[in-house]
Formats: sequence, structure tokens, C-alpha cells
Amino acid sequence: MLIGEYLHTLDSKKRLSLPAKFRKEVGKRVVITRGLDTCLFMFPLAAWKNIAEKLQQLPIGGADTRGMSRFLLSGAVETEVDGAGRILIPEYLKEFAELRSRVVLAGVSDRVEIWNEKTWEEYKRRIEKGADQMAQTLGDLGIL
Amino acid sequence: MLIGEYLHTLDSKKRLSLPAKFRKEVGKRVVITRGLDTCLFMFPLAAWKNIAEKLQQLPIGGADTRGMSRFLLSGAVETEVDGAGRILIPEYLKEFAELRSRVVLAGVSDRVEIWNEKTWEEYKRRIEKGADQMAQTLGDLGIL
DNA sequence: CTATATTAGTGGGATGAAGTGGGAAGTCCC
DNA sequence: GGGACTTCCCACTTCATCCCACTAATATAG
Repeated sequence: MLIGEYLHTLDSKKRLSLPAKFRKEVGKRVVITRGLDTCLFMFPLAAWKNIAEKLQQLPIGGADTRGMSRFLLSGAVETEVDGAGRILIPEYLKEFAELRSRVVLAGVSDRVEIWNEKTWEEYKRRIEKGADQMAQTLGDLGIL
Repeated sequence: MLIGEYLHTLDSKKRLSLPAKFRKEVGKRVVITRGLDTCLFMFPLAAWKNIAEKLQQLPIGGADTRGMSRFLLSGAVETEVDGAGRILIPEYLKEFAELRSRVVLAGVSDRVEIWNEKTWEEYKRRIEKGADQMAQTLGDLGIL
């Protein structure tokens, strides 16, 4: 279970060290891809395989499903975690998520999300403001 | 699994180098053909055979399936990957996809798509705008 | 509580491969 | 034979990867 929020630095060589607490769980090989709300998704290889399989089965005919395949599949890279526990963020993903030097890694159960620090802070603020609404929804769904 | 996005140059001799990460998977012989949304599709030979077979089994009756078969089959060329990992793009395909010097190669599971850089950027922007809708669909399909 | 050892996060240099461009040799056509 | 085009090969440049080093934080031992 990947949880917690960590602030790390993306260095000049586009390397980003994973929080030590994530390393055992994500293993040696991970897949990074475009995420929702201007962040990146990082999956352990096993979790990714599930998703990729489902995406492969989408028909190429529909313009919307084609777009989704392209968004997630062509956005993905498989990377090795290096000896120091770091991963490499390709230029186009760095750009997509507007990553600067300070980067937030957030564990979300089976994936890790990678955010620009400021975008993350703003997103959190928005969520907090909508907390009442959210609580209502959670209640309706019988979660809390 | 072909994934990732790469920006390469199509040189004056119409040569285009494949990303190193694709080379093992696509092998020595590939098929390039017209793709959807003004790009080219490139398939490893094995994957192409699958597709060609399926296309041949389509009923000849439907005007749309007939058109699709013609579109894909008639546009196809088989090419060798040269010693430096490059392929040659025939003039008519280059024209079809409006390829200039800067070209994007995008891996989409079993195929590689070849795009004009600008067309690709615009396409991505369109997709991102519809991201909320996409998230909804992905959820409904049980993918994320 | 202090001292030492270990782990985590970050930075930089060196090596090798990937991407790219151009010339030489070969081929086809006029 | 001359010209244009293709194919093969080599060379340059840049960037990714590997390796090591430094610092700070945490853990362990006395």
C-alpha cells in the first residue's frame, strides 16, 4: 500500500529519488505515464500490465478510445530504479506535468502520483474547500 | 510493449531513426502504412500479419469496412531497418502525414505512430481538454 | 546521552551509446 | 558516359547511464 506525501528534488539530469518507503513496494521496474489533473502516474510493473492489457483491448475505431490509448500508452515509459533509488523522468513528461525542481510524490494505494509542488498545493486547497461536498458524497456512497 | 514518445528528425534522405527502446521489439522488418488522424502506423512484421489477416476476413459488403481495408492495405510498404536503426519513409507517406523535419514517434502497444510534431502537439492538446470526460470513461471501463 | 554506524537524498564527473549528418560506392535511367 | 538517386559506411556530437562522493538524518551501541 503506497501512502504518504514526500517533497523531493528533480535534479538537472531529470533524476528523481523515490521515497525510501516506496522502494520495496514498487520494485526495480516501474512505468510512468501521463496522469489526470496535470500530474504523472507511476505504477509498479505488475499494476501497469493490468492497465495496458485493458487498454490494448479498446477498439481502434472509436475516436475517443483511440485518444485514450494514445494518451496513456504513448505517454508511458518503463524505467529502472537505479542503484540510488532514483528514476528518470523523460523530457516530455516533465513538460506535461510542468515539473520544476521541487516535486511532490504522493502515494495513492496502487500508484504514486508525481506533482509540481505548487500545483499540488493548489489542488489540495481546492479539495479542502470542497470537503463538505466530498464528505456528503462519501456518505452517500457509504464509505464514511 | 511499444510505449513512449520520442522526437526525432527525418533527414534530407528521408531516413528516420527508431528510438533505441523500440528496436529490439520491432525487429528487422516493419510495415508502414497510412494511419488515422493524419499520422502513419508502423507495425512489426508479425503484428502486421495479424491485422492484414483480419482485414481480409471483413465482409466485402460494407462500404465502410471496404474503405478501411483499402486505406490500410493499399498504403502499406514493407521496409528494412538499416544498420543504424533507421527506416526509410516513402515520399507518398511522408506527404500523407505531412511530415517535415521534426517528427514524433509514439509507441501505442503493438504499433508505432509517426506524426508531424505540430500535428501531434495539437492532437495532445485536444485530448487533454477532454481529460475529465476521459477519466470518467476510464473509470466506467474499470481501467483506472 | 553521546559516539559511531547506517541509510537516505542529492550532486557531479567519466564513459559509452544513441541520434544525426555527410561522403563514397553502387545502381538505374536517360 | 553522365547525372540522379539509393545504399552503405564512417564520424561527430550530445546526452543518458554508471559510478563515486558528500551531507544530513536516522538508527544502533556503549
